Amino acid sequence: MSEHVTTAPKVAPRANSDLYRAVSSNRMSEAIVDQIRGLIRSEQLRPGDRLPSERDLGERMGVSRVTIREAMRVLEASGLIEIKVGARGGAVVTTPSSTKIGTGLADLISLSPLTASEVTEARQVFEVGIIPIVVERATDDDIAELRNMVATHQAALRNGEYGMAMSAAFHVRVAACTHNAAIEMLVHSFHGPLLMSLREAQVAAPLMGHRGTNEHRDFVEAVATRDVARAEEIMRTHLGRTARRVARVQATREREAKS
Amino acid sequence: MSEHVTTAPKVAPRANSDLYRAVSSNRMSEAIVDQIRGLIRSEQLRPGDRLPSERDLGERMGVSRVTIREAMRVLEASGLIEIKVGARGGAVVTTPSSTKIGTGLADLISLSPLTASEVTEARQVFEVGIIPIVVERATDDDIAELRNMVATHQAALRNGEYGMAMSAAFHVRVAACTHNAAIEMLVHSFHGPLLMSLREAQVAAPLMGHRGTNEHRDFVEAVATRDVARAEEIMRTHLGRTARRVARVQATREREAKS
DNA sequence: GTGGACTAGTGGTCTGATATTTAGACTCTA
DNA sequence: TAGAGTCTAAATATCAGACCACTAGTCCAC
Repeated sequence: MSEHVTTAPKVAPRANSDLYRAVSSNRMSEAIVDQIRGLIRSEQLRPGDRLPSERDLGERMGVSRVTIREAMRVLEASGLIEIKVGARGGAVVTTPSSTKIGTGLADLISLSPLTASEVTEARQVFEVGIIPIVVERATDDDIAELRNMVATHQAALRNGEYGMAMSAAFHVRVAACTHNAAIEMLVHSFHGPLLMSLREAQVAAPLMGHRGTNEHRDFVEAVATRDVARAEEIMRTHLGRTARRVARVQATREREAKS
Repeated sequence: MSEHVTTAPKVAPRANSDLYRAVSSNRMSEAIVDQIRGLIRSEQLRPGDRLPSERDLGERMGVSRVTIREAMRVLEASGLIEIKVGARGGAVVTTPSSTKIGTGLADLISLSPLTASEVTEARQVFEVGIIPIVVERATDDDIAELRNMVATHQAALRNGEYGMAMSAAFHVRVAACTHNAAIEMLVHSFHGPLLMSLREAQVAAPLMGHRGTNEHRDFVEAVATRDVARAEEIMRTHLGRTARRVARVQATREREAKS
């Protein structure tokens, strides 16, 4: 709570205090991680570049191989490099992709103490908020693909193959209509942990399939006619139902957990 | 692009294909990471619990200490454990905090191939979108603290101490008024990479300080009077100006890069 | 009481070795 | 000559055992 800038107005400006993350940690390996991360961030190392071998790095930096290895583990865990074994193997700087970042983000979220309701609400805000942009920027190709998607999903629904994943794919595709990678990535990552928390909910509400896909269809048509208000309205009720379902499942779980 | 479900409608549903992340990597250390991560996820290890010492773990799992250490590095890097040295030190499962996750998330974003404009637009959508929730749920305490914050910032401005960090703190505090950890976390993480890309922009437009803090003040009053429309309007223009500034800086940079 | 030395436990690092994997060169045969 | 098989070198993965630095307690002398 006492983390806000305002709580200590008179002292020297602590303003950007959280820019400097705990530097302590006089760990060699950490210093190496920072150094290499800096090289990547400043683009002196570019995606696809190979790092020297562990032995080589160790010699150059004056540390043992073990230390280098620990640094490599950290860099690998944060998705900055990939490591292959064998001849011509070694660490290469990864080509960052939004989907990769999205999954990393989803990992973080799924391990977080957030409740499903909270994530759902955030998702609602965001997915409804982007609709003006979606309507404005959706190309004919975008709309064609969305229509195609809806048709496929409705067919799948009749075969009993419609699932949360398809619904998620639809929402991500809608986000892609903004042609903004950041937005697409965020929506994408929302649907990772949500899938997990909704898997059971689907069983409890199988009707959602029909209503859901119909709403998807109506939504696409609203976008096609550039009707922002209608598109927003549809999406709002669509997501609202999801939110209620999540809340219900969550409540049930908590009741069970208590007993 | 060919990653959407619809592109391969007839084959067996690859739908949830990205739920199973590349399992390969027959690395001992990776197996250990998975095991411990599983223990944490299934709550057999709870925040605050201490893991056995490295030597101990090594014995129990039949691997050497180096291997354990690499696993620890990975777990530490993904924010699951914290490691202290010295007597009674060791690895403890971290109490996950949204701010910690937020910074991790910000790290991810800042290393991503997203442009500042994209992130800014996403931020705009989100921060404007939450306003109805903010207005609805802001408590008297919330509003009092926001007012206090604005006063402090205006004082700082007069002393020439007002910076991006303070502005960021304000926006995060506004998000906190939703009393939704997911939303607060997202906004918080938005302001990490944005700070970096805006540092220069501030120099170019020093006037922003006065207008910015005045808008902050007006915004708080709009929330206090539960005037959603006005609050949205203020925030929209406030963020719109930021967006334009980011775009301008970005354009300048690209022009420089070309020469 | 209180400050300071002592101690045991823990992570951090080093050394030097073996095992395993893999790309590429090389060889042998049909 | 083409293709299959083999060999080799380079790289990571892992091990075992050692030593250092740090830290929370404990205990003792003043």
